[in-house]
Parts: sequence; structure tokens; C-alpha cells
Amino acid sequence: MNGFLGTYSVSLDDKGRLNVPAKFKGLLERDSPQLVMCVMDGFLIVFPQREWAANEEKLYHLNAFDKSDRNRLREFYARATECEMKSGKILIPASQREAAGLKKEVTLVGMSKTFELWAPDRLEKTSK
Amino acid sequence: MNGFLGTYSVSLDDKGRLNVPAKFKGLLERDSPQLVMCVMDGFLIVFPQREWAANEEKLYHLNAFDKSDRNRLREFYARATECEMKSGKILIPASQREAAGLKKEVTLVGMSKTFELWAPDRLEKTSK
DNA sequence: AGGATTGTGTCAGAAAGTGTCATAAAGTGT
DNA sequence: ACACTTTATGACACTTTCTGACACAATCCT
Repeated sequence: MNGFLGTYSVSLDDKGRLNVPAKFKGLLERDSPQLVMCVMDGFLIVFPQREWAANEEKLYHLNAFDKSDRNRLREFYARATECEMKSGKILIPASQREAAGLKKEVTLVGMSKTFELWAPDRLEKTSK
Repeated sequence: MNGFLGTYSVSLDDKGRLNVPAKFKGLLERDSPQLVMCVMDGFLIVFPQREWAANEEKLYHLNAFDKSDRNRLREFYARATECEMKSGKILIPASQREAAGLKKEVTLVGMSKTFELWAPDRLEKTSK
């Protein structure tokens, strides 16, 4: 597999779990079921664990005792949550669902190393 | 696990104890229940014991006979308290609660190696 | 000592998260 | 086009986690 590709429309179950499409499932299983889900402006990005770690490295030069550096670190970490694919599903925490305006229907967009979760209406607006 | 990630809203009990979210609890249990809690500008930082020690090392290069270095050291140590997670909870000393303006609701922000405790209104202000 | 304040363990009910399965829908090979 | 396989959905039962409260222990104060 070449990474996460394509657009899928899936529906969340009663507890807010996302059923991972079979094609993505394969990728996650090979790597690891560990994920980090991160709020961006109005949508969510899902990083496989390894990919998240790679992004985190870019922050190592920041000084946690410096006020403005610390603010930048906080922005990054505060929006993230650890998740796991369990029984082929990913539970999207209530706070993240809300941040991304996710109701029942969710559009999933592959972005190679990561993938995104969108409320269908929001995606439509940005792609115009 | 990737360290402390995400934002949680928790409420203190009648004695000012914080109920540690399950995801953070796991991390603390693996390391040790020993913590150091430290007042920063208007919020609290919680260091797992090991992380505190690592940070302390960074301060060794400061000169104990230099006035401004000494002031920085004093600030750092004077505001720190040792704590422990007991029965899955952390008691936040009254003085720290006051310094951070914590009432019933507390927002907990993961910062990878450490995490922060905020009064919700204060956090909102700084993130703007 | 007695009373107040602060700290600690525990538990019940509510809320949130998890595993599993039956059915429906979509995809595949011949 | 058909039978068959795989995948997705919705539902249910169950488990874990969170909250608020209570009872008790330790400490401090006068």
C-alpha cells in the first residue's frame, strides 16, 4: 500500500466510533493501532503513532521554560489525543467531535502519511 | 504511549483533589506516583518525579553566587511542592490552588513530559 | 484534651468507552 | 447475472472511568 489515499464516507455509531474502512485498516494494522488525533481548524488529522513522533521532533528545539515557546508547545499538544484502533474502530472523543462539528456522517480523506476527518458540509465549503 | 496529550476538563472534589484521567493515570503508574507541582505564571505544572530531576539538571550550570541566577533558582524551587497520586487522585495544596485561581473546574493540558493545570478562564485568555 | 481543619480511602450512580453480533450493503469471480 | 465473500452499520450488553459524597485519620491550634 502507498499510504492513505482517497475519500470515504462513513457513519459514526451511537458512541461516536468511526468504523475504519478496510483499506486504511490494513495500513494501520501493519504499522500499529496506535494513533494520535489532532484538531486543526475545523477538522481532525489522524497520525499513525510513528508519524506523530516524527512531527514532534520538530519541536525539540523549543524551550519549555520560555513563555512564548511554551505557548506554542501548548497549542500543539493541547489539541492532540491519543487513540487506538480497537475492533477495527476508532473512538473519537466527544470534545474532538465537537471541535470538528462531526455529527453522524463523516468524510475521511487520505493524505498519504495521515488522514483527515471532516464534517461533510465543512469539507465542501473549503474545497470551493 | 506518547506522553501527556490533550485537554481534559475535570472537577475537584470537596477537598481539592484532582481525579487523574485514566490516560494520564497509566503514564504515572508506570513511572511512579511521585510528582512535583510547580507554580508558573498563573497556572500549575505537574512534573513526574523523573522529569523533575531531569529539569533540575539543566539548572546546575547556573551560578549559585550570581545574583540573577540565584533569583531564578529561588523562584523555581520556592514554588514547587512534592505531591503524590493516591487512590488515583492528586491533592492540590490550598496555596497552589489559590496561586492558579482554581475553583471547582480545572482544565488539564498535556505537554508531553509534563502537564498543566489551569483555571478554565485563564487558559482561554492566554490561548487568544 | 477538644474542636477545627486538612488529608485519605472507598463506594454508588452516572457517564463514557468497548466487544460482539446480526443484518445490510458493496465488491469479486466466474 | 448469479453466488459468494468482504465490508459497513446499528444495536445491545458489558466494562471502565468519573463524580460527588461520606466516613474516618492525621494534624494543628488554643
